[in-house]
Formats: sequence, C-alpha cells, structure tokens
Amino acid sequence: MRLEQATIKDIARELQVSSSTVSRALKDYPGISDETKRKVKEMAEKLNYRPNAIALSLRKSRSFTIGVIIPEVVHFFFSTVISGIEEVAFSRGYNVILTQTNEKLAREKSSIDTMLSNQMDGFLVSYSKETTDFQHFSKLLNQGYPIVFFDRVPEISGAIHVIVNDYAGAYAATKHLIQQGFSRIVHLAGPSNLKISQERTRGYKDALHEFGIPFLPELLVECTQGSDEEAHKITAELLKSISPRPDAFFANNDMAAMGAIQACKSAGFAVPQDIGVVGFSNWQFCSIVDPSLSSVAQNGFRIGSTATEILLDWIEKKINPDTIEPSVVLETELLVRKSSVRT
Amino acid sequence: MRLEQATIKDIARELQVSSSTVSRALKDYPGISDETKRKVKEMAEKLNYRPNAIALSLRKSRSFTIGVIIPEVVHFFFSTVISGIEEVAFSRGYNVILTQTNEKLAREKSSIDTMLSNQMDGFLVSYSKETTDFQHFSKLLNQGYPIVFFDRVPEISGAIHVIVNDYAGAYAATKHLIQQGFSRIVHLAGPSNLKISQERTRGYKDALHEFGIPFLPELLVECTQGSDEEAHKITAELLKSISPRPDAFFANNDMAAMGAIQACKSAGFAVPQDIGVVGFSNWQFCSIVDPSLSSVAQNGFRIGSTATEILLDWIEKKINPDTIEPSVVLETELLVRKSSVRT
DNA sequence: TTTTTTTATGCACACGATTGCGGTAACGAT
DNA sequence: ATCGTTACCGCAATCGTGTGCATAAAAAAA
Repeated sequence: MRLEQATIKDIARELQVSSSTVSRALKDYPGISDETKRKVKEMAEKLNYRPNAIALSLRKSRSFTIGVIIPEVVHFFFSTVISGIEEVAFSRGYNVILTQTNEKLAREKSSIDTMLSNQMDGFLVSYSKETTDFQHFSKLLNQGYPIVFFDRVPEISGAIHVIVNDYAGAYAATKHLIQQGFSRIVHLAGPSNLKISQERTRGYKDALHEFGIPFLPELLVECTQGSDEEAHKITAELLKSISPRPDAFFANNDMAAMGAIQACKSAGFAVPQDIGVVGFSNWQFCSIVDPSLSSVAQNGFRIGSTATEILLDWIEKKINPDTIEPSVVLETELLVRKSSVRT
Repeated sequence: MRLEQATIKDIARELQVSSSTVSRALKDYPGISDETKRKVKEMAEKLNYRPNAIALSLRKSRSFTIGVIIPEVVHFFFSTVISGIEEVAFSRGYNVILTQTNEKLAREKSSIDTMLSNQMDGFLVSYSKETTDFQHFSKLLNQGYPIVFFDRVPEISGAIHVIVNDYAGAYAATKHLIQQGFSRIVHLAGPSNLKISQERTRGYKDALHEFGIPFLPELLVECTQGSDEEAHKITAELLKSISPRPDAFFANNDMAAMGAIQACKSAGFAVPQDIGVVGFSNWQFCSIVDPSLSSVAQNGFRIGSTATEILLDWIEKKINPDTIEPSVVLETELLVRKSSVRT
C-alpha cells in the first residue's frame, strides 16, 4: 500500500556505494569527493529522500520534541500560550506534542508516562487543579529532565517558572477601582490552592490597605469553577445579602466578570455608573462586549514563547538551570475600558 | 546528568538472561516459564523500566502519532476541534503533534515535511487561506498516507472530509430572520475561495428565494478577514449608503456579528428591535454578551473527535477509504438568542 | 622502485525492541 | 541406551542512521 520512503540504503544501492558514504556525503563531511557528494545529493533528490527522524532519535537519544501538558485547550488563555509555544518550537526545529489533562491528576500522570516513553527532550507544564502533590514532577527533575512550568507553578526545587505578575495586576486593578470612587469592592477569587489565586488576592488586599480601605472578609468570595453562571449566582446573592451593597467587582477571570455584570444588570444596577467591574486575563471578547470590560492583560503568547525559549536553551545546554533565576515574571497590563470608568 | 532510562538489556543483565527472553516475558509470550516472567516483571518494576517508543516506532514503522495541521490555535472553533482530537487520540493510545500554519502556505508545506520525517501515521488537516493548490496533499494521499480533512476541505480524490452542514445552518439562520419579520438581510460572507463560505452564501440565497425575497447583490458583502473591526466598518457604511436601510445581518462568524452589532448601536439602532443579527460558530461569548447573540452552532469537539476516529480506523485498517462515504457531514444547530428575536 | 602520505571509501557496531529459527536440557517411552 | 517430545531460552538479524577505525587506491616523496 504505502510507497516506502527512500532510505540511505536505497541511495547507496543505486549508486553502488556504502551507506556510510551516503550519510557523510549528505552532511558534507570532509573526506568525500565532490563528485560523490554531487551524485549522492542528486540521487537523494530524485528518490525524494527524507531522513528518518525516528532512527535519528534512537541513535542520538534525542527526539527534538517537547511535551506540553495543560489543563484545557479550549481556554482563550491557554490557546494563546500554545500559540507562543508552537511558534518558538517550530522556528527552532522542535515538534510539539500536546496533551490536556482536563484538570485530572490521573490524566496528568499517564500523559507524563507516555511522553517519557516517547523520549521527550523536555516538558512545558501547567498542572491540573487536582494536583497537590508534585512527586511525579520532582522525580523527573531529579532524573535530569528539563521542565519549565508556566502559569500554575509548583513550589519544588529545580524547576523553572514562567509566570505573570499576578500581584501587581490585581493591585493595579483594585487601585484603579478605588480611584474611580468605588470602595466596597468584592473580589471574586480563584481556587485558593492555586498560587496565582493567592497572589491576586494579596494584590487586592494590599491595594485596599494602601488606600485605607478596610478589608472585609465577606467581600472576598472564592469562585472554584470560574464560570459565568457561578459568578452570576454569587453576585446576585451578595447584592442582596450585604448592606450597604458592594459597588464594584474585581473578578479572578473575565468569564466570572461577565457573570457579575449580568447579575448586576438583572438586579437593576447600571455598569459602570452604579457598579464597576474589572476582570483578569483580557480575553478576546473584552473589547466587544457592552459595556466593554476592563481587564488585566496577561500576554499568553509571550508566556508560551518565553517558557519555550528557556526550555530549549536548557535542553541545548545553553543555560544552566542551577545558576539562572528560577522564576521569570512577566508584567501584566491593566486595560481600562468602560466597565470600570464612571462617566 | 540524566539518569539513563532502564532498557530491556539492563533487565537481562541483572537477571542473567537474554534480552529476547525479557521481551517475551514482559509481553506474556508462551514458552516462558512463569517463574522467569515473575522475576522479569519484578525487575522491570524495580528498575522503573519503560519501553522505548522510539525504538518500537523504528522497528514497526509505526509511530502511534498523528499530525494535526490547522491555521490557528487561538481561535475558539479550532481549539474545540483540537480538544476533540486530543481526547480521542489519547484514549486510543496515540500522540498528537500540533502545528499551526498562521494561514501561510509555506508553513503548511514545511510542516508536512517535518511531520513526514517524524513518521506520522496519519494527518488531520484544515488548510490555510493561502492554499489554492493541493498537490502537496494529493501526493501524500497517493503515497498511501491517511489524511482526514475537516472544516476546510479540498476537492481532491482519495481524501475523507469531516464538515458541518454549512448550507443548512445558513439556511436556517436566514429563514429564522425572515420569520422574525426581517426582509432586507445583509450577509457578511467569508472569503469566497473557501467552500464553507460558498455553502453558507448558498444557504442564505436559497432561504431568501424560498420566501420570495429577491436577492440583492449589494446586500452580499465579502469580509475577507472576518474581524469585528472589518465588520464594524462595512456595516456602518452599508447603513448609510443603502436605502432603505438593511434591517438584519447574517454574519459568517460571530466576531463579525459582534462588529455589526456595535456598528448598529453606534448608528443609533437597537438590536434586535430595529435590526436583527445572527452569527455563525457559537463562540463562547455568544451567551454572555448583551444582547446575547443568536448563532449557528457547529460542534467543534465532535468534528475533531469524529475526524480522529475515522483517521485512526483508517490507520488501523478497520475501514477502507475507498469504500466508505468520503464526506461526513455533521448537523449544525441554530441557537436562537436575543439578538434576532423581536420583542 | 620503494616508501610514505593523502584521499576516499567501506566495515562493523551502536541505539532499543522484536521475532523467526535453532539449540539444549530434562523427561518419558521404547 | 537411544530416540522423540516438550518446555525454555538464546542467537542473530532487523528497522535507519551515524561514526570510529581500518583499508584500499592513488598520489607524492624518497
């Protein structure tokens, strides 16, 4: 069925030379006559020869492939990260193998297993929400496998992290709301076991403190799922139960922010006149919704590309993971749109 | 540095048996004593043995890896497709190698090259906007490589397609707008060289015809980029230049639909009271924007999973591509929300 | 012509796993 | 004692490529 791919041996047979000569000729090794090189290259062209990367991988114990493990592909942020990863990997001649864990620890572990079988040169990981123990990662690190974590990063030694300055982003967002005259600011937080959530909450608290606004525990709500429905429900309840009512929402992600806006509208409040809202991530839809949603932008593409550059440098031993800064922190940017600016 | 992965030979050496015995013991071949099997498996466990998939690929000329080529990762529709692909591939024990072409033909070709070097077992492709000649694909097909195209499919022989019923979706959307009392319906079409665009336009025209509404060429506008800015601009112009003004917009994608809505609002029209809008794709944000956007849903996850099932069946020779239906058409579903329903 | 040097090429093995075939014990039967 | 059978297991080749070492031929030096 399948027309066999031409191999070095085929070229060798056609030209009545040994396969080692062909191999060397193709790579312009010294010690091969120009005449032979020419003939070999011609024949390679003619037979449509393509080196077998599998055989090469076996020989060199290098696959020129990196494994990417993320919670979900269908997520604007992660898809931009993937885009950044793919871009850099491609330009540097590496393949990208992708698996999503769907936030399951078991899936995370089995993905690593198959990737190890496939001799990945390194890993890019954002771990699942279920993951609380990082044995499976630190074991790999100890065995010398390069791993760069991004977005969600574990606190284990030897790893390199690429993250955004969640603290500063949350601080800026909260500060902005305060400066717009809002003072009873709710924080719709993310799962507290994720460091990013903790950092954002810390930024929120610090900004309040900075401006002399007391932190009220009842204004800090954990949204475990981060969906718009969840945020909608929580927001509706808060608006009813707390008095005086909250006058602003700083959400851990844009989806939750949208849920909050809807709930506010349903409750008869105008955004941003009555209630200000700021999200986090700067998803695509932020600029096209009405009112447009202010959000803290985290450049997913740069996270992906930066993490990949570091990983490949590590793989190619251009850097030493023990001597460089273990955390790369990219800056966030608060994009102020209509949802948070009182007119 | 890297702790070497244990190989079959390591197990063999430890146990003073041959590597072939180890191989057979691990696979429960007959002709190996239970005692030996037990010892081999114990040692494998102890040494943390993991079969080297690369070596296996070389031996069997099978990599258990499929190559996915898509225009862009950062695109809600494609990310859902990827999710479907990944899900099926993982459950059937295959790896997924991903590349994006960024709509460039050159990138598409070079991706195929590296994938061929890496001995992919098959391909899933949605080609770039630049691609008008399909030589590079038909060549592969002739060589016996399985390729399943999805969403954007070429008209070449031997390929299998997985697409959605764009025609029916567009027809339903247009019909719905007509039944809501709209009659001067603009179609913001996609690039006319893509078959999906042609089909949607055909559905639009047929629905008009069905209800006795004359087709006006000035109401059919091609949006080559499909961005909200582009649609915004075009819509604003149409509202000014055409008299009597259009009273509805059926957009080729949701982003364009959002641009149209914004333009309508800016021009002082209310959606859906004055102007009805329907999009295509059912992106995530459709339900959370205001007014919520009616859209034709195309189930990306199912497209991805279906295409992958077919591809793997083909690879594993469970199906014969010459005898089965070359096109799998998945149904679309019109989701009616507020943007198109007159109150 | 003989010896040395250069040039060009081939041999053989390695990478890790699989597998057809052959070999060697042990045991029972004749 | 000899043969046949059975149960286990090892040898060696294979997949495609790269590379150290040997080697042959050719050219240069003596």
